[in-house]
Amino acid sequence: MKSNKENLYATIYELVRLIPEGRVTTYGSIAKALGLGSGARVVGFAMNASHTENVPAHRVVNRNGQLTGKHHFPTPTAMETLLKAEGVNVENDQIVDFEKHFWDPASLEGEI
DNA sequence: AGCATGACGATCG
DNA sequence: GCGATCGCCATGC
Repeated sequence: MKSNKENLYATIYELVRLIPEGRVTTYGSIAKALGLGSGARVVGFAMNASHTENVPAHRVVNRNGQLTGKHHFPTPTAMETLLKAEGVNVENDQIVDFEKHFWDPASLEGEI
């Protein structure tokens, strides 16, 4: 393992940046992958601060596949637009076939 | 330094 | 099955 709790936000940013195009993940999965367990809120808060970094926060949704953070984007439609542009279909603020597009960050937990 | 909140999640009731 | 509450870590006041 490398830097975990020293730069928690930085780790979150890196992890989110590693999300492949057309894939999405959840706050809780990221939190768990980083060892936060149920600290999903921290991930969400990190996303709020991630606007200063080139972090594809639109690929991160809640565990229901719902675009809960779309309101925090420059425009409420930016999130679904970006997702659709990457091949992820979004309907009613929710990702269609979410589990199909789901990407488990734990797959890279040893690569970070 | 302590209280309140937040783009969530899980469990208890 | 749905509603309410606690937990998690960090930031803001």
